[in-house]
Amino acid sequence: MPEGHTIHRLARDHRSKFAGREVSVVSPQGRFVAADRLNGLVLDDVEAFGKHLLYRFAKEQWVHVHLGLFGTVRTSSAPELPARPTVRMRLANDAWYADLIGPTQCAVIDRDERRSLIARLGPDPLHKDSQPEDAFARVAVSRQSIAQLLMDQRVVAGVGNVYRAEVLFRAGLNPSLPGEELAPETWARLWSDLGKLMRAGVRANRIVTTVPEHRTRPTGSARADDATYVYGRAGEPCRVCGTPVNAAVLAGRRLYWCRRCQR
DNA sequence: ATAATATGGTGAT
DNA sequence: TCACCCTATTATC
Repeated sequence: MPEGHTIHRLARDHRSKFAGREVSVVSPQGRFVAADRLNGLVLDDVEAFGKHLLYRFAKEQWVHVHLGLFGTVRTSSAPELPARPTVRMRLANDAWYADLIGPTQCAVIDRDERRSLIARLGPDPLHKDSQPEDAFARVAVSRQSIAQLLMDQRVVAGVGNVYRAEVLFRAGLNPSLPGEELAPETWARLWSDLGKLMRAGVRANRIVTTVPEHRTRPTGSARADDATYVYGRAGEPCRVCGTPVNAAVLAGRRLYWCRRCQR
């Protein structure tokens, strides 16, 4: 389930398990035709940019992977078990194998394609050297809502529907606030909170945005998942003020917020 | 068995 | 704003 933290975590894991040695590359599903010409090459490195994952092979060839909404990667230790028929790409060495299932994108790209891919993305809160001002430059001149801007990968790379809802809740911001009305300090706070939340997401390999004092639910509660404030909680009482959580579809995605905490 | 849903994105209208 | 692509899981009949 992929927002940027998933991809960065995957890059880190696969770098340590696969990079620097030969790797076998196959496509049980058959749809990743280029598997044949990569099979047996050394995998040099694995990188993440926003929600994009890049496996670098010899001769400046990269496998560009985007998981989309449904894509998953399953990494397991050897010995290999038979792949299910939907496995687009399997990477394997003596110790590990990884199955890529259901990605929207899995294709070999060259240096120029890699460069333009990265160029079209906004700064990524998970990259040390990224520039939040580049994102704010776009936000500050936009009449679109902050909720839409946060999901726009040209503005910020790696934020998805969960982090968007949660970071806006934590900031007490109304999702419909136009970007042009956002103060620079407010953006700075959003950016730093995103970095903090997403780094925690990489560490835990899941999204947790709540602080401990908001995690306890009444005993006997139907749901034990305390990891979010508003995401996926339409109609439930806000964990801070008790007001029922709102939900509405915005640009094709469901947005959740508390109308009292986020004025 | 079938439907509904999901943490994403593109391209046409 | 919609149609569409990708797949697994859970809920409902």
